[in-house]
Amino acid sequence: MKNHEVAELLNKIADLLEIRGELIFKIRAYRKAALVIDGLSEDISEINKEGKLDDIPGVGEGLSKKIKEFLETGHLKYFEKLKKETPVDIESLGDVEGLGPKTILKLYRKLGVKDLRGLEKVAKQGKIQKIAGLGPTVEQNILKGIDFAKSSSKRHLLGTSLLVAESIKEKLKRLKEVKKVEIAGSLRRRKETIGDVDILVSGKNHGKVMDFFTKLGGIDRVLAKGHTKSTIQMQDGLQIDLRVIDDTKFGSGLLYFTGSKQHNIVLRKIAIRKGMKLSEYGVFDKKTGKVLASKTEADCYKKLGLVYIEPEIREEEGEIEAAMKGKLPKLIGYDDIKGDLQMHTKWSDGSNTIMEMALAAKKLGHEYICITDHTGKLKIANALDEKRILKQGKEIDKANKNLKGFRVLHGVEVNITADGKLDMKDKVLKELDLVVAAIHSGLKNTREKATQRMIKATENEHVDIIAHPTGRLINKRAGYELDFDRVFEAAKRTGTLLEINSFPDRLDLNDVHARAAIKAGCKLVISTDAHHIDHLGFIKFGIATARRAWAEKKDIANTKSLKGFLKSLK
DNA sequence: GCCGTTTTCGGCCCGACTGTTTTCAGTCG
Repeated sequence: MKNHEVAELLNKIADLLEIRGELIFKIRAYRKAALVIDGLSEDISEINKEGKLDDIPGVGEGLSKKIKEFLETGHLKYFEKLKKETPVDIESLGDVEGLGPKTILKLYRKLGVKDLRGLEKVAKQGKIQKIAGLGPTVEQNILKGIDFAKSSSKRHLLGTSLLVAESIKEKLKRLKEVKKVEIAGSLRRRKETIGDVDILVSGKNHGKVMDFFTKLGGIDRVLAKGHTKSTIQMQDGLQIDLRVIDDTKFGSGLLYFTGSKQHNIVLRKIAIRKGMKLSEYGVFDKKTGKVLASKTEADCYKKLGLVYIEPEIREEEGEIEAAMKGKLPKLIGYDDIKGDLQMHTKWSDGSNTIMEMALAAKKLGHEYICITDHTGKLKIANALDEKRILKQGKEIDKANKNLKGFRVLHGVEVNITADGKLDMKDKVLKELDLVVAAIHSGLKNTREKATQRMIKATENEHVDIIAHPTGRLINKRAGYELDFDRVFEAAKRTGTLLEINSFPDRLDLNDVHARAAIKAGCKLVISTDAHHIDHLGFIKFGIATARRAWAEKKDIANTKSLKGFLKSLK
């Protein structure tokens, strides 16, 4: 699937156009198309073959020509030309938070900054603060931004790498030489970012499997190719390891390669204590060397005196102790969510209609959804004012009349202002089924200020849910700091639900914070923040995060049926 | 560069916040 690659190409073009001072609407057209394409479930190469590129919303004559050229030749002359004319590594520089095209251009013209290294050099030399319009604070922020960009650049998002891994898994499954295939490693544990992908295979004729693997589409280069292990690097930099193991040892192999390392170390210690030995080849009797278990993971755990532990919580964070005592949580299942509670439609910055979202959600097995378009001051997102909210309500009523066994709730995503108030009148909020509140401005607030804004928002009687509570964007932005103890206390006291946002670059709350919130007695919801029908499937990443947070069904409000859910609101 | 039940050209185009300034430019959503 080249969707992500195409989306990245369009975004890069947008970056280059921006630095050249092109018309903002043209730039936005590129970005909008990129967003839609990234979220498509259908393979864009297939769409191209059918000649239907301009059926994609946001893709017209110009873009479909460019995408076609890129898909069929592997490159795009227009992009090459832009790059040549703009000798700045805008990709890496743009990753620095707070650094936009104007500043990048200024730094290039005045100081010759072309890339991150150059930027760091002039920042450390104190040259940036001497440029008119910039100052010492900007320089400091740039240095901080560089540190962050550096530390987070090498890990890949769960959402994107899981799609790639699953598609490879499906292809391997179809080989007659392959008996079992599983994704292992941190990806199987559903960590929010992963270093590389591990795939485990059992079967015969290893050579043939490896041949197939090292000739997959989208490979940049083959780093290693052997009888039991091969490594490839994909064009987007993602590294994938394939290991072939004996079918009788698949369980112990999977256990070993799933990790985490810490989890495995503790398991091995337990084995030793019990006169056994654990390796990727099985659980053995230390004295006789006899294999005691190896076929399945559950067998191995059982021999060690433990019940099966779900991969998402194998982090040596108390799960082994809990397994010994039989006190493991019954994690929320991937089919347990009954309704998605944050999504956008054409009314604000989404790509689909209310009805389209409803039907897509119904198809996914949901029983209800809540439409939460932007309100108030976020005009760029075509935010709704009072009048349009009322008008939208009528369209939702109409949709509900036509939907059987499914309910569309009417909500909004309001902004929490600098003083913790909301940018929509209480009398409007009162009439809605659900109010989702979020911070979209003042991301550099101090910990105290951000905490106070958050607490005040939970205290508003109309606010049901706080969305993406920390505002972080994985690999891009750290988010504002919060005093979580106080925020969780306020959420619990006021009965405000906290969101786990399922968008692959958000996953906010993250696993650690979500677990702390549950411990503090808060109730959570899992929502997608979908801006397109294809984004509704992101819910699995939010559920994965909840599972990593040891969440049970009862901790997540939208596992309830509609009636129960509405009753649980304040 | 996209889009269209008023349209095939002209609209899309906000506002908070920050850090720089002393009235504003750049960034972000």
